[in-house]
Amino acid sequence: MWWHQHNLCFRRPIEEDYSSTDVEEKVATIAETDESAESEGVIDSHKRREILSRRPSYRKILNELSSDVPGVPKIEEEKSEEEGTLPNIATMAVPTSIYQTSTGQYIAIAQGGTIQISNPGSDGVQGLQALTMTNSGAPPPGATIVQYAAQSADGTQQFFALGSQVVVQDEETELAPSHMAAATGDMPTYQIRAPTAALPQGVVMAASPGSLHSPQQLAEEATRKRELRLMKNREAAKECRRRKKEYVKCLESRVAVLEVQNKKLREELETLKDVCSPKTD
DNA sequence: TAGAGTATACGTCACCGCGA
DNA sequence: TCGCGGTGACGTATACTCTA
Repeated sequence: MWWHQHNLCFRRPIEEDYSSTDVEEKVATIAETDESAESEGVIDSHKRREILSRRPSYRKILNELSSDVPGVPKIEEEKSEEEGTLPNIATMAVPTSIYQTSTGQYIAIAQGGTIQISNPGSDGVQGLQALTMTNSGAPPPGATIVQYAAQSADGTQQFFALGSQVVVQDEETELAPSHMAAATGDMPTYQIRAPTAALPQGVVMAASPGSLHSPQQLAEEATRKRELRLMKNREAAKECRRRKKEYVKCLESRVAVLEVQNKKLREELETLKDVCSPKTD
């Protein structure tokens, strides 16, 4: 209920958005600031945009608040513990390589050997699945995920993805992502192969931008960049919402503190009035 | 109990500010 | 100047509650 009301608030005109959510308005009133002054009069869209752009992040606002008001916690630069435990891609060790299979799946390989696979589509990393590692033999046909063989016959690491594709640790770098080959000299490189084929049929995205030639490769690179941007923005939006909730919670707590202060000051004022005023009989 | 209404969360786009 | 992160706005999905 509460959050929905705020959602609605945020969809009001921008000059209201920034000064007149319930909590913010209350704080502004109690603290007797002039933050709501901008709501008066008609503000054109350009000015609205200017106002919008001037608004600092929740982290900045809250940290400023916390410096003003003891007891208001700061928003940590790092992710909170609960977020840190979430199995999303943002928690992976870096450097991380991301591959896309011919079936559209994304395979992320972290330096520590952590492997995560996400399904294609709008879900993005929501489809991330942890890799189950075993030392058993051949991959089952059409297996969802995945088996991991510590060493295959030729001494390379293999693990098997959807559609019976195989990701193979490779000594050669020609199919490795460019950033991996360039930046991590001692990191293993990988190929995505059909398990029985000699040629790496499954490889659809292993070339560096500099080596792209065909329009198809350029399109694939553009698609990959877009997916990466969307994935990052997805995570950023989650983090932003988390900070927003924290920010609003802190405003609420500040309201409570200021209300108590206000009450005490009023009581003190009444007491002083009683003391100072001459008694009339 | 089906449908409407509500609450909450998410993904995406557009835009802006900031730092390299 | 460019790339990236932060965030408002918007649309959508899902779960829950209420009511006829």
